Amino acid sequence: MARVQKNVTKAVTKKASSIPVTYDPKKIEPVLQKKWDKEKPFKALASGKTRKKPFYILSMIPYPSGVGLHIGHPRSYTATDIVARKKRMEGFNVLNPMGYDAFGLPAEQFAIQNKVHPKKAVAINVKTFEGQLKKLGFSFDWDKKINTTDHEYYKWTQWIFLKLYSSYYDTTKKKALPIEGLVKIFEKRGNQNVSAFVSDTVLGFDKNEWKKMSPLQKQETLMKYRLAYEGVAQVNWCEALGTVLANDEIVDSKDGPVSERGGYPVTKKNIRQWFLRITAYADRLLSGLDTIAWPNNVKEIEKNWIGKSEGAEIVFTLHVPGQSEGKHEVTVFTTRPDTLFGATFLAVSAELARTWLNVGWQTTKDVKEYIENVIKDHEKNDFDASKEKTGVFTQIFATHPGTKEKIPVWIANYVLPGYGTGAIMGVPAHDERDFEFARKYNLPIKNVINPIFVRADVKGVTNFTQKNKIVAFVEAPDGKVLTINWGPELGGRLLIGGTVENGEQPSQTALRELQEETGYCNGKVVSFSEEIFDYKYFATSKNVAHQAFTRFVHIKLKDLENKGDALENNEKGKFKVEWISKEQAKKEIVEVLHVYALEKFGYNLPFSGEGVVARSGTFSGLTSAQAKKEITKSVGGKLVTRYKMRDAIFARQRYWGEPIPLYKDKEGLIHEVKKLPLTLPDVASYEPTGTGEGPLANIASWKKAGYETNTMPGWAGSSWYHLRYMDAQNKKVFADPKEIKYWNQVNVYLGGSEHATGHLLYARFWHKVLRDYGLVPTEEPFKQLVTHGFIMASDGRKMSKRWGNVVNPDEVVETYGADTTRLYIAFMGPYGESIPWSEESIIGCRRFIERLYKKAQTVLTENVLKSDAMAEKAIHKLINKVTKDIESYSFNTAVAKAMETMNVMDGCKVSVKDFSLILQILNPFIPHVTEYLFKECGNREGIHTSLWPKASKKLLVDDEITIGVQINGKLRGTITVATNSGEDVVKRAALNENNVLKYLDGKEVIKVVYVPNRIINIVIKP
RNA sequence: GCCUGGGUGGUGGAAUGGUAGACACGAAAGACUUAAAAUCUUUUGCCGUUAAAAGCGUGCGGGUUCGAGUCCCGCCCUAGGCACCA
Repeated sequence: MARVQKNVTKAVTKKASSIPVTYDPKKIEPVLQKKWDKEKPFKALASGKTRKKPFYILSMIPYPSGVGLHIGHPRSYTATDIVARKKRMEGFNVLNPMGYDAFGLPAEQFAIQNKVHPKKAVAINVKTFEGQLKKLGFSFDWDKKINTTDHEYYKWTQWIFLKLYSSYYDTTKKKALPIEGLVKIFEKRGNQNVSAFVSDTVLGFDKNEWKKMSPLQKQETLMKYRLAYEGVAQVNWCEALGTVLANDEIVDSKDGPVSERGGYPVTKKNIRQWFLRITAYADRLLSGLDTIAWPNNVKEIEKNWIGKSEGAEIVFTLHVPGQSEGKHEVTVFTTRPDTLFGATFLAVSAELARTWLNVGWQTTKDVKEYIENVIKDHEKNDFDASKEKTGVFTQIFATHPGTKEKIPVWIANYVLPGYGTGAIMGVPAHDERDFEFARKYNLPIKNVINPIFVRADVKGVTNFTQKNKIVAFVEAPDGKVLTINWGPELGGRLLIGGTVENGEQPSQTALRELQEETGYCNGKVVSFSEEIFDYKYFATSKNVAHQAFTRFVHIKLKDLENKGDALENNEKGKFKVEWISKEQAKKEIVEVLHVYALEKFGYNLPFSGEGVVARSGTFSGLTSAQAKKEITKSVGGKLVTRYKMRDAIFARQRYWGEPIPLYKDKEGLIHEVKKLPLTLPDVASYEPTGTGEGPLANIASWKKAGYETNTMPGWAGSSWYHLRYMDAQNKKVFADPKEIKYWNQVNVYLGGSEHATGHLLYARFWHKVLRDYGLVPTEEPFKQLVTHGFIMASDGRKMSKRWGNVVNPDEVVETYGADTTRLYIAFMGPYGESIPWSEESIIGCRRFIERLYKKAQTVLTENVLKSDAMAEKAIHKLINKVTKDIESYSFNTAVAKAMETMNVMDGCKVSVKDFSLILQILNPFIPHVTEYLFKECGNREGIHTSLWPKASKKLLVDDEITIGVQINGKLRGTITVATNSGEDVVKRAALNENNVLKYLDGKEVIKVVYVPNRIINIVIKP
């Protein structure tokens, strides 16, 4: 640290200019920061006050924690600031806001630990945070500052919540509509065929039944439709924290799930909850991804999270012992209705089985115990996929809707309660899990899908030579597999294969080929495939396309004797007969047909791909795609789309959050709070009650008024803040429609990809609801998303108080200055990658600024009218490079180019005017020193309102260029030629290059490849 | 197991299929200095060599190409996400 302070230049002999001899950021930076604070040059103009185009750039809102900023925070703020400053200079009206999201657990915990009111704690933390941010000279529009815990802000969070509460989702119009409309429909015709989204089943009712309902019953019914609704659900309960946690607040540990914060154990518990019906928007959330410029991995994460799968629901009638057949039924969900005829059993979740106990199913104590045990596991969040599959037979049989055969119904631990219908059809031949289960309990395995083998090399071929073929899987007594190694050119390693000759049975062919090719004659056919597989491929050796009708044969050799003199002569030398282990065979055999034989006979693996349907009555011969539709239709099933995503729990049993603006009257009827905000009252204790109710339940007046005692979860306030920034001071609406229309959408959003399934998804959801009401003009809130990597500690670990390796930006600024800190953050590596902080490397950035400063002194003293040509070119190349690199968030290469330019300029004369261009170009990275020097250079205009320089195209081109000369692709020399020289000129020069001449001596030049301004490659005979 | 990224000097990292290692840190040598720091100059992938030349080199093995860090096939390692989702 002390190193830089000593690092002071004494040795400037003459007084160069009016600027101090030594670069001292402490003399420059605070002065400008104060000036910016006062003059507000970075204020975004309201829509009516400018004709400039809007540009809205946003960093994810920070959570002001008690420990303040660490060096990782400024990474994305530096990036936003670089872009914002450039865009401003390019003539855009830039919105670059900052605010604080301060509700939630950490602030509450901090308050409890430090015995201060969370409000005070937040105020203190915000102050610390803001001081730190301002020291780095970010060009935020501080007038737009928001704080999600401010009641002027959360008033609108509550307002949006009520919007959700008073809406349902119309599945035909595909949008949210007021719930009153639905009530009118119910009054007119009940809920039959109503196109309103529900998350679970609702009993049908007609208009009379609706009228007869009590107000409470009506309320309950409407709850099934509202976008914000109250329900009872199994949630993640953390006893130690006395609260419910969202899935993304839970992490896995070796002892099962624990809370992300504190690492306390998490179990399941049924509790009354508020939910948001985000599942209604699953499809729009999914399809919207195609319209936005987000990183692929984030889109992928959201796609997986939403988890769309298309399949069918098929009803099986049940025969429960002691009850009439067909009295009960069960619906299964499958994505593979084409495999229906391969279903040899049904399996249901323990949770579903338990409900059957209430409707007349009699079973043994053991089975009941089994059910309870599995459910207990599930409650512990134990869904481990590697766990052994278990199950019990229920004594119930189901009628297969296709074959009308009776198949057994099992309870199995691998059937999950929360997905699909909680019941599946077991198709062991085509599903690995069902297969494992069937083998364990000796359930039949029926193969109904045959793969289609078409090799890519016959794409488009229509004429095929047709043949009957076999592929034989031959096992030795010791389990080794017989293979023929044809060598790399003739197809590599294969099993035994051959052509069926006239009048031959396939098994005869197999035995004959075995003997012909290897001489073994003690083989015994164990089994063979009934179906004939159609295999199209291109036989390279014979240069024809084959269509092979193939059957698979499984042969076991009794012994390895009787190796006759046969026949290896036949194609002697072309191949080697080799016995290898199954494992090796699996590795080395690549031919699809042979791989299938190996998997089927050697490994007994189920085939889970699609193909041609077999043994399925009239559907045999259809492709999977066709059969899915046909089979579903024929058994009265319906095609459905399912999503993995669940409705979002929207309540915390906590104090420090937005109150939910609803109350219940004495009858239990829920009413909206008309006058918002419903402010958070003070409490004596923030400790959770531990019963599941929040601390607000301890306030008598709150309870008495019937207010909801849960508060909103941490992500509520951050789900719409991007809109509030557009018009942060507005007291009448959440933002003036004029402003929303003008700013339209966040152009670029910077933040971490870890928010993909949390904040980003919720914000998109809220935005879509507001869109349905015409309150925002766009379907998506964030047009482009740019994710950052983390700054790791220098030990390679994550920065954390725990490891004591946190770097505080204040200290870095103190030692090196804000400009150096920013420059190094930009320079250290690609923005998207995680990179360790290096206290060693930052000095290079400080040196660069010092050289720039010194150059300024020289430039001002010499005051030349025209720069050297070399310098001029370098400057325009810099303009070009930096302009492009900022657009693509490649800040590190932009800085590298600036350093390179500096190296060129050291030996050049530079005019004040050209030097000013450099200052403008570097202003986004190092705003303080460039603004200071820009003024010293005599520029009247302030640097941020100056126009972003344009590179002169003429100056980007060099007169001469060095190109490489290759001989047979290897570099043997370089030549310097005029830019854009013709091939003749370059060729002549290349052939005369000293070192090249040595290689050409007496050799014939076959051809010359010339890529203008790049390379010339001379191909000679070796 | 599945889906995304990523493997390049001592380190962080550059490289539209066209001279691999830009830029920076570090290291070494020299200049200045009584000395040190700072600054400036030079060198710095490995192996050679007085200096060259040649050879080797972008995780591993193949392939396509006049030419591959970059494209294709198959592995290995690593970071992140998902995972009994029928």
